[in-house]
Amino acid sequence: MTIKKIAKLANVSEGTVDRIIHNRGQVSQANIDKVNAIIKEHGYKKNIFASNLAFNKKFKIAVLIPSSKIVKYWELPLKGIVKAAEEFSKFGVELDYYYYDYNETSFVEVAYTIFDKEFDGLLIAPIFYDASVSFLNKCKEKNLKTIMIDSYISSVPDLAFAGQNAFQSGLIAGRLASLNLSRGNTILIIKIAREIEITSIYFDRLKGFRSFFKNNATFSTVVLKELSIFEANDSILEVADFDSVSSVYVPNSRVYIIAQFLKDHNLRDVTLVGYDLLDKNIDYLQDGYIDFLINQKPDQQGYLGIEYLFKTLVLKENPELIHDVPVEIIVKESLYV
Amino acid sequence: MTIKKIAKLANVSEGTVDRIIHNRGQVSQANIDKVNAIIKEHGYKKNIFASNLAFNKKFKIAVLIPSSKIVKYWELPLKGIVKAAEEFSKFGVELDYYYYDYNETSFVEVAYTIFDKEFDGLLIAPIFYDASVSFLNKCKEKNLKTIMIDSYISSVPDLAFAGQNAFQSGLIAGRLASLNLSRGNTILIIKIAREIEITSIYFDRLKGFRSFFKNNATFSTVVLKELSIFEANDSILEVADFDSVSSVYVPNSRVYIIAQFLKDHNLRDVTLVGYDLLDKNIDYLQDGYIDFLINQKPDQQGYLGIEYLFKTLVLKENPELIHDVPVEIIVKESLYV
DNA sequence: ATGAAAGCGCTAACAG
DNA sequence: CTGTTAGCGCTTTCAT
Repeated sequence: MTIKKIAKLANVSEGTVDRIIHNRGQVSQANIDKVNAIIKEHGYKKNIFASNLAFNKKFKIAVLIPSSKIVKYWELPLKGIVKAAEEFSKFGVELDYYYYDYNETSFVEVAYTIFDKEFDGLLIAPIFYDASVSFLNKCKEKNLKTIMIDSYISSVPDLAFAGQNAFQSGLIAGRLASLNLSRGNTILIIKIAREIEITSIYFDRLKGFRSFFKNNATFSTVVLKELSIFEANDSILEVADFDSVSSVYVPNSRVYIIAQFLKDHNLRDVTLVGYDLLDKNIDYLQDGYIDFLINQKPDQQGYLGIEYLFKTLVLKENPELIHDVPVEIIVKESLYV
Repeated sequence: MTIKKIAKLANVSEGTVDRIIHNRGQVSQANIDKVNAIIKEHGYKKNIFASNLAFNKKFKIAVLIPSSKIVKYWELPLKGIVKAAEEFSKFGVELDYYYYDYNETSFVEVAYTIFDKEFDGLLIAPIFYDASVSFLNKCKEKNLKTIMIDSYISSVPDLAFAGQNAFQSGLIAGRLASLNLSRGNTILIIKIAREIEITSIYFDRLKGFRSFFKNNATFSTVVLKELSIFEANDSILEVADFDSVSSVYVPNSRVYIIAQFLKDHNLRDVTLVGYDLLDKNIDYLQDGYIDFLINQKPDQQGYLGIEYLFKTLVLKENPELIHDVPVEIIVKESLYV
């Protein structure tokens, strides 16, 4: 079924059919009914090759993420974004990259320069809650198709998201941390703060972790001890006697700091659970000082984000809004190639 | 850069440029050189919208996999295949499904009916080695673009594959089985045979599993005991004293049979590692009788297979031949939604 | 060996 | 309100 055939069947022109299909108005109700009836009967699926050829337009997407110069992690989402960019470039998709430093001022500054250029889509990592909410609302007004990655902001309705369920990752981390309890009944949670962490990710991870132990009668004797530090130091030893510590959970990617600490103190038997496949973390995983890494699949998040925008802009589809990336458990053997 | 522009620059017709770009011959060397020089200087990327619109052709793909009526596992790859089919249907991709029973005769019978119809691509699960090799060679002669999923056959050159590295999954299973050694130093490998298993998958998994323990000095005292059965029975108890058994490894999806056995014998503390997210396995994972399931991501295998054929046939790309699906470790909490 | 031209199905602009 | 038409860039056929 093509527009031409429908036009012939309905005894109207192609233009009229086009107006009806795209709700451009300026058509009589009689014709609308006639054409819709025909479409209902024979079906119609727009030919995207013809459509895009005639449309003859580039689709411009802005990418707004933290600079990887400051936080190396952001190399990883970028990898997936670049891969998607290559893949979809043949469909007329073009990306412009905007990097902000790891602070709110820089975020705001960089974010609003995006409005100078005409973009069709936006992929954003909304690390800073308040600034992101007001910016995202402006994007919505401007009708910019948007997807968030990494951090999920639920207060702006109908926004797409690609990322990991932080609460679930905490639950799973709880399970992994529980596997060594024969060594002792204390589990240490060490939060290594960089500066103010605004996103709710860490909060949700901890909530999930605590929830695991709260909801498992088997682990009622487990003692969870929490600690916030800026870098590894002997305050860790003050909080807990490592003779009874079975596992340590670090709810972010700076777990390598604790790995080094365990190495320095010759604490090989302690199970260490953390996040993200940074080079340093991988090294300690190989060494055996880190036992489990939870992978957020940041590259996949980036890829899914661009793919979502591609489907929305180019294919004119209405893809699902939430793209959950699985909580991938990585052990040393997962690195085997 | 378009063909028209190149033609103008080279002072030849569009037809000539087209012949050169597609190596259709019938052009003078002089023109070939002239056009290639221009392309080299200005670059040229074919517009796939225009190309496919003009080409105006459906791409037919045959899907040849085991019937899920006999082995339920095959519902899972099918899910990914169907999803891909929906997604790529708007690009003119059409699938026909061919199911064979879980035996070589049926495979051969069904396989060769594919040659009656004209297909552009084939997605195949080559469970039966010998029959598959000769069939795949015939496909190659017919220049049918082909991808295997599930089982990898390396003896037919240049064939694409989407699936999991079985050796690595064995390695990882070894790691998981090693986590409970405080309970005892015996690990049981239980192979539950259906009938003759022709593929090398199980063999490679076991090789990986053994390799894990062989190459880790830490585990030199571990005793691996192997057992082949058709269904759960007390021969299992004869082989190993469960007081010293820490873990059981079942290198396929029939691990639910052992889970039931452990449940019947009240052996909750034994770590059980197996494969695939079958409903029954998921139930025992929830129950705690299965501790780890390795997910082959069969749906992703199916999806990747069709995506590969799409890229090859429709986009005329040359995608990578090997699509490794990650070895996903599933614990109870991975099921949280 | 080469050129010319008719589509592929849709979009958008223009004429009425 | 409705119809007509010129492309979009490429493929393919026909004529030379």
